[in-house]
Amino acid sequence: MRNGGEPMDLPKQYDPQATEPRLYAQWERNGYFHEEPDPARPPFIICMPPPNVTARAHLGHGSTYAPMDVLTRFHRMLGNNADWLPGVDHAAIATEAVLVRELAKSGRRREDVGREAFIEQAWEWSRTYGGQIFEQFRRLGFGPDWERSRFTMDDGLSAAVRRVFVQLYREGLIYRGTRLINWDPTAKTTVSDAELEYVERDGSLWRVRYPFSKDDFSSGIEIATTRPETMLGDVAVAVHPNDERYASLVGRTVWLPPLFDRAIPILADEAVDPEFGTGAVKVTPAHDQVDYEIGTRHSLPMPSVIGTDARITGADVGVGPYAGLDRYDARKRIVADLQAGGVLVDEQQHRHAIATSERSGDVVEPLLSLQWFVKMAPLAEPALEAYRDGRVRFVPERHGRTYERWLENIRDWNVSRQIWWGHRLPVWYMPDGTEVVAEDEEEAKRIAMNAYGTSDLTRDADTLDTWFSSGIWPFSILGWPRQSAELKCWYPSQALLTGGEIIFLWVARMVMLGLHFMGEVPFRDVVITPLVFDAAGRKMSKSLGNVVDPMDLAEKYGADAFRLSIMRQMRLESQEVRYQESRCEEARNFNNKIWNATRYLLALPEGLPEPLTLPQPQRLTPADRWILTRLRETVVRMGQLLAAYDFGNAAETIWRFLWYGYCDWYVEATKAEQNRETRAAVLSFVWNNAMRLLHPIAPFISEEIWLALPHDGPTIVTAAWPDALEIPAFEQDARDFELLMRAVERVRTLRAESGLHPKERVAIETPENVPGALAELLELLAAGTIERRAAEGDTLEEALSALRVRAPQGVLEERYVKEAARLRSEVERGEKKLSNEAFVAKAAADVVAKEREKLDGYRADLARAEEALRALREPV
RNA sequence: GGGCGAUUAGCUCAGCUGGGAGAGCGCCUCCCUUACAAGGAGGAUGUCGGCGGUUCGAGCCCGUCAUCGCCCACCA
Repeated sequence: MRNGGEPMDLPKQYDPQATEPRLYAQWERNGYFHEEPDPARPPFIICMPPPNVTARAHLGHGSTYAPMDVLTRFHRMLGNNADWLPGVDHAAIATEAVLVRELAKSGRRREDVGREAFIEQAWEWSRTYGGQIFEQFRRLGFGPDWERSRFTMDDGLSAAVRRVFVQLYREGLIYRGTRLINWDPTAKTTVSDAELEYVERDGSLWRVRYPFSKDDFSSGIEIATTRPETMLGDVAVAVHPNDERYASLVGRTVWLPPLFDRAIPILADEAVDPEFGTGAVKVTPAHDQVDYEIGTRHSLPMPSVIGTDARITGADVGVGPYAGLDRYDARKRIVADLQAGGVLVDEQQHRHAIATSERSGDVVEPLLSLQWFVKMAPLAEPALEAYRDGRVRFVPERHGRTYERWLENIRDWNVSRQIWWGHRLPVWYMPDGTEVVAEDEEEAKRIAMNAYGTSDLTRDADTLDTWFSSGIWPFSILGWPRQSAELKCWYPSQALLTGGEIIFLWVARMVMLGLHFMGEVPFRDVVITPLVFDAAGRKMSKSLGNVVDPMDLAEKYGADAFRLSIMRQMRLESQEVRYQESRCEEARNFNNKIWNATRYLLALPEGLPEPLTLPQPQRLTPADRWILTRLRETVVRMGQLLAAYDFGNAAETIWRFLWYGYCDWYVEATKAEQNRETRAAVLSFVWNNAMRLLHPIAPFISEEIWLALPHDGPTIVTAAWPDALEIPAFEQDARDFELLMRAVERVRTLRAESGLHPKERVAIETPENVPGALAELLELLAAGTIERRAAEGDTLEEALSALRVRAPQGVLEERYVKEAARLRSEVERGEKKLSNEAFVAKAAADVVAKEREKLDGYRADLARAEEALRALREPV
């Protein structure tokens, strides 16, 4: 037994700044986050979505990464083989952009320093600045298995990338070809379809007449376009085959403005929408997806007129005076020339969606290019099946349909990039251009020598899309292709948590590649976490000035407060969290509240017993029975909610239990004489359990308190999750205690309405059949003096509702009048309902019975209230 | 253009398979009661977005419109 009653050595206010870094350092030093594969225990594995090396912590990490930490901690406490595997993504385009910008400051381009030096700089930069986000994660209390941290450019992961590429190539699932791709003129590389972002912009829709005659521009076919500069590459005009307006024109030729020295055919194609514009469309196969398809169907030439520098190029076809002009300058110039030529019919304002590059924000230029592609259809089919038969499950479920629709309409994936930082394609070329694909140069040479008798090879300069390496993350980080123990025990993982915006970019690709290379889905549950907005529902952005930095919040309120605040705002079905800083303040107050409840406990004069020991059940008081019953409920509920990824309700549940249950009622009740004997044990037992329930969400304060109380083991991090079966429950006693709580509230209301000073006691006339223990609690909690009177009613509920409070007559009278009026309206409501024949006849029998019971109850209460009122008015 | 969410107290949100509208913050009153004023006790607050429908009964189901948001899309 500890010595109690000493002056409290804990400060009155909880200080997260002093506590959190200290505890985190201990946890990490003691390796509590580290785990080894153990086939004897159920695995619980989460692969951390690797943040970009360039990234800094933002509020979104609160809604996505904090839940991963919560789950990992929860499953570790459950005794599972739980591990959260962290890593960083090399973020090819983003990192390269940073470095190119750096070079530009001294007026240099990457070519000036050379590929090797540039890549060395990228490594240097990644080592220096990369992983800063992990320091921030530590400050937020996130506890992944740091010892297993990986980087997508690591040797091991790079080898896995090469293996995957080579195998897919040999299976015919990777090919090289000239296709229409998305060119990002700023980043100077291709980007995949999934990396496009469509932005609504105001633009113009020009109507232009393509004349039938080279000499007379007055008659022709009118087309509509938003991109006049691509006219230079037009090879046809298309109309819908059923469009009667143009039926007679199909097969004729028109002259191509603004050049007028080139004739192009009018043809019919289903892709044309007769409703839009003029119903006739210019066809530029080299610079538009639909046109490319039309061009392919009709075997049209596909001259490129815009180059990778976003300038007009005459490499394939004459472009007259426009050669070398920037695409937007060319547009202006061409529009002017069309007008001068008298073929510009009109210009209308037109709002439309423009494809931009997610990374650079630049308007993407569709152009023809020789690139590497992954053939997606054969990979998509198994991924669809895995979803449809439930091997992959989305939470919330509706996101699964997004995934499904994308896979159904999937297109081949352009994976080659023209940047330097990233995984270089394991592809070599012979002098004649023949490609050799191999895992390394030696193998490539061997293949070339055997097949062609030469080893004169040049390596492909391109690198792979960053998402190519991310796509194999769930098995590459476990050591694949090596058959490691980790791979055996920890693949597939149990849950993937991520934002909805990368379902295509990442989730679907992991499923496809996981199924293909491992024969099994990479994870069972895909939990899509909400986006975080400001309280007004606006996106957080620097320009709006509404960005909230989680580091500032941790500094101001503590990491626990930040975690609690964001968890409580997460709703299972919701796609957004409107973050309010006031919630963080509330959470800090909450932490302070439970901190002080701990101080109360530690200051009990009787001291605290051994950990987790409870008195014999028959000695437990009504308050003890109530709080234990509530604790058990809370344990069960927390387990269910966390297993269902319902973080909002989990946080809310433990919060309510601790504050509105334990602090507001139980702690107050322990100040009654009847609880002196058992309170130290029960308080300590409940608090120990409750801290373990709180720990996944608020790891620091729960540890600090747990350590301050009687406990087993060195840390709460590895302590066991509470077992509901070890907590005694007393349902009936708990219900009785709650009746008492309601009675206490009624008395308090009367007191308040009487204008009594809190220290002034009020007389409470209590029927004899209210048990003494409850009467004593009533006296304490309602600040009154019990005066016994004759028993009344058969049940505790009736006895308690027959309480009388002696207060100024005016107040009482007003109260009873009000109360009687309320009860009368309830009785009327019930009578009306029950006299409705339709209701009695058609409603379910139990509903009707319940209604009758309620009516009887209200009638009895009303009679009592009226009786009380009469007694009040007729002086004795 | 299509799909999906949301719309409940001033604010942020709960409301399980239809059966008497809830929480926190904010607001008002009282209280520095020996764990806590970052606290305690009490109180006020709603045509549950609009309109129709189904039902004995609708915040909940159906239809429709409106507003906001997310995702997708080859109307040039």
